[in-house]
Amino acid sequence: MTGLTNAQQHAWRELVMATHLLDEALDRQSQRDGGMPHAYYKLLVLLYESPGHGETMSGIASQLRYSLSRLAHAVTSMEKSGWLLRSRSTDDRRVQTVALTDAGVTLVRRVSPLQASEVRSRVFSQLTDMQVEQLAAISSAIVAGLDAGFNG
Amino acid sequence: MTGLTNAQQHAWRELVMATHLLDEALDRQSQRDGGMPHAYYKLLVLLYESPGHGETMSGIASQLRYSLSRLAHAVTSMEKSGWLLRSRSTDDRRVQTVALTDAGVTLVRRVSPLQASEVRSRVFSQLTDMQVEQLAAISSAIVAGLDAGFNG
DNA sequence: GGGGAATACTTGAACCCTCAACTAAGTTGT
DNA sequence: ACAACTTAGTTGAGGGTTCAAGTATTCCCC
Repeated sequence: MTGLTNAQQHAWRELVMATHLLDEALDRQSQRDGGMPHAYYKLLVLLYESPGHGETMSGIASQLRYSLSRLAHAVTSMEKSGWLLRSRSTDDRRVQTVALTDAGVTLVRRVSPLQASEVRSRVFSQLTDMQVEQLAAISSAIVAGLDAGFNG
Repeated sequence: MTGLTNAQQHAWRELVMATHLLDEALDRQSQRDGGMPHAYYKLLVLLYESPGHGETMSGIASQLRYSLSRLAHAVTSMEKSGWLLRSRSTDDRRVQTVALTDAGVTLVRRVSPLQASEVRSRVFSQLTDMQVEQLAAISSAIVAGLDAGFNG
């Protein structure tokens, strides 16, 4: 039995459209406010929030669910832009540690309130407090269903 | 006041991760089962469901919320692959009508049960019936908040 | 009915992501 | 201690999306 119920089909179409529009909106805003795609901005935020503003490539990849390849390209590009720096670990010389530069820290501090404000006005203003709770639970469940094979 | 409440911040992070994983899963599955990105597959489904299996470029773009540029590239690529055909309208010669080929119809009929089955097992199996209703309502609200400026 | 604006789409370049293949460094077994 | 394997990350090619600019056709209206 492969079909979806009517209710599921309806929810699915709304979800796919919401996902599509959300992705677009996130990229457009990150591009406008930070000059980069949202995937890059998320990396900056992760580094910003990490103790010492530094993480290894693999650590970043597993937390953000990015492929190492994607991450390597991203880091190369952002290093050229001056937002972060690679440095090779001394005790395991395969490992790269990535850390924000001062410019990167400044960028996150400038952009994050803009992001938050837009998220508030475009997303959360549409939802009741109860729906926010529901959204968190549903999103977690979806992540759980799609994230099999990860344990980071 | 630009900040988010703790509950909103939590919901937001879960939502962004769910969106990311969902996008990836959709693309991977469409690539595996149909040899194309999910955005292309959605276009085939739209055509499949349209009366006469045909739509204009602008009609497609507004229903799927794709830019005309993106759509033109997609249609060019899929026309080369043989899934659909362009044909210029005779009464307004700016307008292109896009229609599925027989191969395109066959492809949709082959792939869509695979998609449905995976959606069921990876997404809806994680959700209660009540959460499915909630998800539909929340997704609609998010679409409404992000979709300002469209009325297709 | 002719010139300007609007509509419908196309194109090319730049950039991002994926996939597959690769390098380099550490680990394991014997 | 050496080969085989695993881990960590990089690289290049190919394809998709965006953005800006361009073409062709129709509409408007004086």
